[in-house]
Formats: sequence, C-alpha cells, structure tokens
Amino acid sequence: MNLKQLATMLDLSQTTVSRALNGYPEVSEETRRRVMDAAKRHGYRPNPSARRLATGKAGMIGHVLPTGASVDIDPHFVEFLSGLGDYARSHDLDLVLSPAEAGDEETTYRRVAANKQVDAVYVSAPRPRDRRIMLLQQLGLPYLVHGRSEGLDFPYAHVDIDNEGAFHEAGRLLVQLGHRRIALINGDDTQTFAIFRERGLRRALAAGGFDLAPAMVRSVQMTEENGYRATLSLLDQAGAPTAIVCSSLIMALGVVRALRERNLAVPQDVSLVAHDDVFPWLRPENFPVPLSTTRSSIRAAGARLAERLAARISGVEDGARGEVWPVDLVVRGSVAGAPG
Amino acid sequence: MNLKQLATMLDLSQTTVSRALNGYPEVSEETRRRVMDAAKRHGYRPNPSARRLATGKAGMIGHVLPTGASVDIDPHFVEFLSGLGDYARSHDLDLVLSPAEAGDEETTYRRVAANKQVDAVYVSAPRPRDRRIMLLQQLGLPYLVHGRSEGLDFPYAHVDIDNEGAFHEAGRLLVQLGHRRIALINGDDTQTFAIFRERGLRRALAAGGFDLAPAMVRSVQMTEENGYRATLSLLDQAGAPTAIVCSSLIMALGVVRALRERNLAVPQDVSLVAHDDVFPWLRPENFPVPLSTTRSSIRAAGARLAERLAARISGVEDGARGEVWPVDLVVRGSVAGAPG
DNA sequence: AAAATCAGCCAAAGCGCTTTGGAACTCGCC
DNA sequence: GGCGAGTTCCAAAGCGCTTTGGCTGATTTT
Repeated sequence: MNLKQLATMLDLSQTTVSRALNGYPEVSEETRRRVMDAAKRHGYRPNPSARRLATGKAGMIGHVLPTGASVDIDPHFVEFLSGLGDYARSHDLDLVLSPAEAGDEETTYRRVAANKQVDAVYVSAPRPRDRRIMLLQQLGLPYLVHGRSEGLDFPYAHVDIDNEGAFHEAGRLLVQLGHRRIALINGDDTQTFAIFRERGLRRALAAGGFDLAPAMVRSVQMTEENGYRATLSLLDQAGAPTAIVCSSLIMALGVVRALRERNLAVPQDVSLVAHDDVFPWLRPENFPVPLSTTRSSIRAAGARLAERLAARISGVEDGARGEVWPVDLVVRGSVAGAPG
Repeated sequence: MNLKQLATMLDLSQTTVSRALNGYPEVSEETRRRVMDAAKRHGYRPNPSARRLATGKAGMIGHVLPTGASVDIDPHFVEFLSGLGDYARSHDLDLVLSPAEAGDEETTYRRVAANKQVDAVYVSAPRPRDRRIMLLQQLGLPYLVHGRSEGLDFPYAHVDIDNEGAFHEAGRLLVQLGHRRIALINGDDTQTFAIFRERGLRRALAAGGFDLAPAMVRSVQMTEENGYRATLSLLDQAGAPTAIVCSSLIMALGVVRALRERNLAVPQDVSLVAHDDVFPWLRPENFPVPLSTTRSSIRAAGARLAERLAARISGVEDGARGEVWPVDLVVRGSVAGAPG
C-alpha cells in the first residue's frame, strides 16, 4: 500500500494525503481525519527510502564504531545501548552502526555524512581536541557527544557525568580518613574521562596538602587482568598505597584478587573505591567486601542521549548545550581509616 | 556530485555511466575505464537512498534488539559485535539496530521487512520453535540465526557452537575424576543453548550410570549475583555437589565468591568448569584458581555471521545451511578428583 | 456588485538512481 | 548490396515520497 493507492482510494490527490498525514495546515480537519483513518485502517506506512530521497531525512541515528582484529568494544557499550535503545524504540528511531577502521574513523564519518544515512550521530569516548568532533562540526552533521572534549574553540552539545567531581569526592573521603598514599588505577588517559578523574583526585589530595605522585598512577585498559597487574606493581614499590581508587568495577575485580593474593585485607590494610557504571551483572555490593563507589548509570546516559538526539532531529533542540550530571558517592564497607 | 553531473561531464548518458560503474557487460572496456576513472577522480559515490529506492537493496544488515526498562542486553553482545563489525567494515556493510519492545519483536520485524530497510537480519538467542524464525521464513526476509532452534518444520541457516558436545565433554571429565554429585548452573533455560548444555551434561552423567537430578540444576540470568546465589542454594541442600558446571564466566565469579565464603577450596572440595565466550576483560586463567573451561570465541562467531550474511546478500550463498562449531575443553587447575 | 482574500485542494516537478526498450552503427556473410 | 547479429549507447519510465506553484469556489472587503 503506497501513497498513490491510498490517494486514489480516497479520491484525493497524493499531495493532500501526504499533507494530511504530515500535519500540514492546508487541509481541512475533516479530510485529515478521513485520511488518517484510512491510513491506519490499511496499515499504510510511508516508504522510508522514498521519504528519505525526497526529504533527505533518514529517521535514524548513527554511531561510528571503531573495529579491528585487536580492537575491543567496551563492555560499557551494552549498557549504554540498553538505555539508548529503550528510548529510541518509543520514538521509532533506529540506530545505524557504521564500523570503521580504528584510527581512521574520519573516512566513515565523511561517508555517513555524504550519504545522509542518518540524521544525527553520537560520539563516545572523546579525547581532548577530539578530531571527530572537529570533523562533524565542519561537516555540519548534527551530533551529540557522550562525554567531553577539551581545547575545542567552539561549543558542542554533550552529555557527561562529573568525573572530576566524583573522584574529588572519593579522594576527599579518603584524605579525611587519614590516607596519604592514595593510588589511582585509571582507564586510558588519552580520554578525557580519565583525565578528569585524575584531576579530581589530585585536587582532593592537594587540598589536604598531599601530592598524587606519578608512581601512584596507572593508566591501563580496563580489564580484570590489568587491574590485577596494576595493583601488584603499586604494592611492589616503596611507599605502597593504603588506598586505591579505581576507574571501573571490572578492574576492581583484579584489584581485589591482587590484594588477596598479598594477604592484604580490605579495608583494614587497603581501602578501595571504584567507579560504578551500574551493570546488572556485576554489582559493587556483591564484592567480597562491599565496594564503595562513585556511581552513575551509563544506561541513563544512553537514554538521555537518545532523547536529545531525537530532539535535535525534530528541530526541538539546537545550539550546543552541554550538560554534566552529578555523581553519587556511595560508601560501603571497603573504606576505613588509614592503617597505623 | 551525482550521476547526472558525472554523465554530462563525460558526455555520456546516465544509463551508460550507471552500467559502467555497476559492471554490466554492454559497455565497452574503454568507456568503462574512462568512467571508472572519472568517478574515482571526482569522488563520486552513488546516493544510497536513491539506489535503495530504485533497487530495493539496502546494503545493510539488521538486528532487532529487544529493549525495555527492565531488559538487559547481554554483555556477550559486545564481543559478538566486535567480530561482526570487523568483518562488516571490510565489506562496507552497516548494521541497523532496530529496538523492539521485548516480547513483541514481531511488529518490528514486520516493519523492517516491509520497509526493506535491510537486506538481511540475524537472530540471536533463539528458543525452541522460535517465533521470530518462523516469522522471517514467512516474510521471506533473508536471515541467519546465531544459535539453533528446535522443532521447526523447515530448515534454516544458522551458525552455532556445539553446546551439547561441550558440556558432555566437561561432564565426562568430571565423571572420570570420580564426581557423582555434579551441579549445573545454567542460563535461561527457555533458550536452546541452555537446553543443549543441560542435555550434554545429563548424557555424560548417564554414561557413567548417574543422574542429573533437578535439585542439581539452576537456571538463572547470567549475572555474578545469580551465580553466587545459585551456588549457595546448591551447597545448602543435602547431597551438596562436589563439582559445578557453570554456563558463564560472569556467573563463575559469583560461584567462586560463594565457595570462598563457605570455606570450600577449589578444586579440593569442589571442582569447577565454566563456559568461556572469550572476553578480553575477564579471562579464566586469571581466576584465583585458574578455571577449566569449555571455550568458544563468540567474537569469531560474530565475524562468521557477518561473512555469511554478506554472502547471502550478494547471492553467493542461499539455502539453509547450518554449521556447528566444535568447542574446546581447556583443563586448568579448577578440577580435581572427587573428595573423599 | 466588483475586487480582494483565503481555505482547500491538485498537477507536476523533483530527489538520484536503475532498468526497459530501443536506436545507431559496425561486421561478417551469403 | 542487403540482411541478421552484435556491440555500444541512449531516452525515458519508473521507485514512492515531498513540495512548489497554482487553481477553484466561497467568503469578506470596499
């Protein structure tokens, strides 16, 4: 069933039917009702390809996905996607994942933009002066950033959590508890989220008159194994930490394993705080010692991005508004006063 | 730059240019070369919307994603996607994720099919007599199943691993080691993968003259917490298991936690085998006691699905060929002879 | 009563591609 | 020299929608 058939069946022109369906004013209410009715009754669905060709609008949001034999997609992606998908569903938006060679996302962004495959894209895991953002700005393809960049000379729309504030809070708590040798096991520090977290922790230490020495910082890909290794290497140096702040629950698994192996008790010997993105399948309260966390649902962020993307597409939102969410510090059994 | 412009610039008709570009025979080699050349030089890219409208082909593969506030996307999805994306990239295929309300995927499949949004879809996590497969068969939309269904009265294309064989092997090993009270902590047993695994384990026990009692089986969503709980409930009953087979590494985390809490040593008190889908961020050799596993890379499966989907789209593959991959049993420190 | 306005509808021109149904021209052959 | 078979190309008709630029008849204005 296409427009033409519907039109002849109603004894109207395609124009009128199209306008009635799309809410244009130059059609009488009665006609509109008649058209709407018939459309519903016959299950008419405009052909998206045709509509896209005519309007240039795709009704889809895009994401360029870095891939490669040795590239791992972040497990956080799934949770983010749960939120995004949940919102997108209720608004009939599809998500197009365009795989790109890691390191050369540019080509793919250009293709996506040139083909008008999608109405907007979102960018994740941004870095300072992120080239993708600069490119999108230049291409004029609407976008929304999950996270923040830095050092850009134009404003850009984004949704982020207050990573710096979160780790500042975590640090402050530990300092208050008398810790001075606090270590940070961070994610990839070419990404802004990791930079912000380090900044927050450093600021908290500085406020107490202490220093976050480079020897106390590790920046690694967020796997269990890397959490384990980083912890061992921290413990094996002079002035081992009495507290560890860790950027992910997955790494925290490795941290706990390492501490255990060294017969160090949490929190008596070492306090531990981790960032929790809220996975359904791994919860901080279920760690051997319930884990204190800075918590922010990445799923909620996904939903919010979808919401704002939908708003941008329909023209309700424009401009470059940024929003930064506060992060809860949830204190559980894994922190205590500094030993000794 | 569109076809028309390219054509006038070459002083040829759109027809000829189109044919030259698409490899039709009725154009001279010289002309073809000339056209190809100019196209490349001017970076001509056919507009996909137009092409789709004309041909009905989309150049994309689809996936209907069940979503909802209380629906969690399986973390395995990320790994699967890594493989799929990696292959898709090299063949310029995009992936369209169409979110659907969990429980009513049908509407979405129908929409996707009617709109010809994608050339083929893949179906994951199938159940016996899976309605999605029946629907796709009926709609005539090309599809490929990751996993297997059962009780369908038509053949269907699929890629699966030998879940039954894997768990049979695991069970056989444990039986050989003298275990008789073997428990299974399985995933959602409405899905065929879980059914097959249970079947395999049961067969192994039966071969030794034993039985897999219902009290020894748990079927839960695969989270750390559920692994923990299932283990406790298994231990708390008369005739506690001396060996546990577990359907995922994530659940195995919980199993290990529960055993530890009860002061049961692996493998002295309880042997443990888990299925490993090969995550980069959680590896069985890094468990406190290295974990024996049935191993199969879900990422490789993703790549293979993409490959076959591409083949179907381009018409190289048709029919309903199924393929089932063998699964390695990797023995590590977590298994030993039955105690006592 | 004539002119201006306006609501309500329509025909037709795109959007950029593929594909059908020839047309023109060259060859080889009887 | 004329005819059939190839070869190489083209004009034009879709694909299904949106949108521009009217047209018509009724209502209001002067």
